[in-house]
Amino acid sequence: MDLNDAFYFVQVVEKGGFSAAARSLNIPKSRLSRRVRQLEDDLGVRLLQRTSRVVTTTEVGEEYYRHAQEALARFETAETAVRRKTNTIEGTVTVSCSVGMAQFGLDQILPRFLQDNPGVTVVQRASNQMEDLIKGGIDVAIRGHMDTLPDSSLIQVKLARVEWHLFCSPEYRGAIEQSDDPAVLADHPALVLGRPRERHQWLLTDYGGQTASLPGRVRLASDDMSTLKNAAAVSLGIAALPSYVCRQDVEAGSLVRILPSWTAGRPQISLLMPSRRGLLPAFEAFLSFLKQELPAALGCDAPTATPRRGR
Amino acid sequence: MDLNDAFYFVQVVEKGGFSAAARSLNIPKSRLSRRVRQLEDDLGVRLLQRTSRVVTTTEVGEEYYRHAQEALARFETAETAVRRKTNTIEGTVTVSCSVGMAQFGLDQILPRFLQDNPGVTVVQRASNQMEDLIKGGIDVAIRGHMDTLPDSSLIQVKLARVEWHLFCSPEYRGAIEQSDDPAVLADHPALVLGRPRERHQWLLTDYGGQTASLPGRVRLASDDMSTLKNAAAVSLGIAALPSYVCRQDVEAGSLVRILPSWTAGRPQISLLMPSRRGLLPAFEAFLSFLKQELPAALGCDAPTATPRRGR
DNA sequence: ACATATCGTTCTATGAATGAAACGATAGAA
DNA sequence: TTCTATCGTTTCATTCATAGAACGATATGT
Repeated sequence: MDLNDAFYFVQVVEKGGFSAAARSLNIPKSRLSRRVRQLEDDLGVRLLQRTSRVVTTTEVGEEYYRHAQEALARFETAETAVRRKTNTIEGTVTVSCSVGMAQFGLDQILPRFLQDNPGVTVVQRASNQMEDLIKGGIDVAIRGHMDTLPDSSLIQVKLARVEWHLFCSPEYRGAIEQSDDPAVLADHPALVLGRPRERHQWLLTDYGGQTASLPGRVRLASDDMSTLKNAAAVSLGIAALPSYVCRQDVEAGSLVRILPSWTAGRPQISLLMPSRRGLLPAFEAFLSFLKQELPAALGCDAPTATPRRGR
Repeated sequence: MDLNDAFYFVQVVEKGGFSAAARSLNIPKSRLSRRVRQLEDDLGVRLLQRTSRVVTTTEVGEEYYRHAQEALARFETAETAVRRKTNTIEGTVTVSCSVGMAQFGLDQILPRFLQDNPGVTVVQRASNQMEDLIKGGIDVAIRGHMDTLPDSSLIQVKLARVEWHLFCSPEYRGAIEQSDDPAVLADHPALVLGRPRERHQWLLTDYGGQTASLPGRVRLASDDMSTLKNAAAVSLGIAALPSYVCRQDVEAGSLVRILPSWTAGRPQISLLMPSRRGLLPAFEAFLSFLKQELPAALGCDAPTATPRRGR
């Protein structure tokens, strides 16, 4: 059963003949003749009676026409629905990111995107675990990573490099020796992201490229950056966190950066998405919005690299 | 836009993957892969997100699926409707015949057919003019003809040969000379079927094969056999009519046959139909019923010839 | 009557869709 | 880890549907 044959049949009926239908569809009438005959053979019944001048539907043909016509109208609807979504900026975009990115990165820019694109719904899935994009129906993930990501089948787009710094409360800093030498801060109480290892230590780099390691006593380990930040603000110890997470607290004076010539890492922020083909305008709008706005929101004014094709 | 691609897509969605759908449809999965991709290209949007393990629908894919699924259900309905009609004896059969055939031939057998086939509706179009079968949506015409029919594109099936005889009322016969010689009846009042010519004459044949012509004065010309028969019964003159038209009147004694060794023609009764391919069971039932019953109803117990293909 | 236009069907070289196998990727088992 | 099964995609020789012209059959115009 070839569904296209039904379409051809309906066209012949509606245009009142093979030649008329062929002209209207811009296809040779030999095709119509063959396909309609094929349909009749498949159904085992004659749908049209023809002379060289007149074509009329048989009783069964009439009935088949009615149903097939409705079916085709449905397909029309299906296609129109898709075309509308592909021509207007509307639909749902699902974005996955870490809780920290949600709270201190997207938080600042998402409202603007939603105001600019009233037809778009954004579903944010904030999680500190990396999810399977395809299983989870996620359109794009925003992820930070130190070294190059494993070469999965996902598309990767580099957005920005952010810096991690060491932070503590002004009071805490007042109680310790002022120095730019990491060694003097060894074995201070550490507020650590993620699960801690036996011997915790931060790996530091200075702007000349020199590296140093700073061991600490883990007092609090959490997946949540906000929790660590607050712990540091109440002088529980030292935390290494992305600069954008602590910016407001630094400006407000509740946190201070220590060892300011050292960074605790410069992870790459990248977008991950399943495919680049056949994207909705809504999604493309979201993508270009992220590329343009997120680096600034994270405090790095320019993307550091050009997109790269994965796979 | 290939409608089959939509079908393949729906199958992949419903079976939850390309391989599963391929197995269920008994087609290679390469086809599914290519056709679904083609559909996506046609629509300009991605409908499925795939890894090598999982397939999920995108937001647009989901919407397209819903509509397409309904459309396909409609096609299902269309096909089922046809299959039902082609598997059960039901539907409408439109038959064209002369008024005489309707009144004195079909009249006797049609009720039995309708009783035997409760699902069938018969539409009778009794007319003394030959209609265009295809324009008129007529399934089969019953026609009498003297010589071979013009070789149209219609199928012709010979049913029976009937005889035309000369009839008049008993009173009329009582008033004329008893003889088996046509010449003695020359120029009697004639009751003639159809439009009369200037000089009317009947062409007679006896059973030995001899021919004779019998001129008459036209008193009444009509398309309607019944009218002529009644005119003869009230002694208005002589009518040449098919024997089956007058049989009941002869048995009742209101008409008598004259020149009983001569016939006024032995026309062939044939069925004409547009096509022999893809016939409904209802129609085939009607056809075989006619072939079996009509000759007897017309007073000729056996069909005189085998079917012949037209065109 | 004849020429002309148009109808639906048929014929045949050609080009696109097809299926089987190979392929790379991924997930669970050993 | 390595092995194996299965996923969806790709490749390439083969088959099959297609386009365009020719055809027979009607109508219509002159």
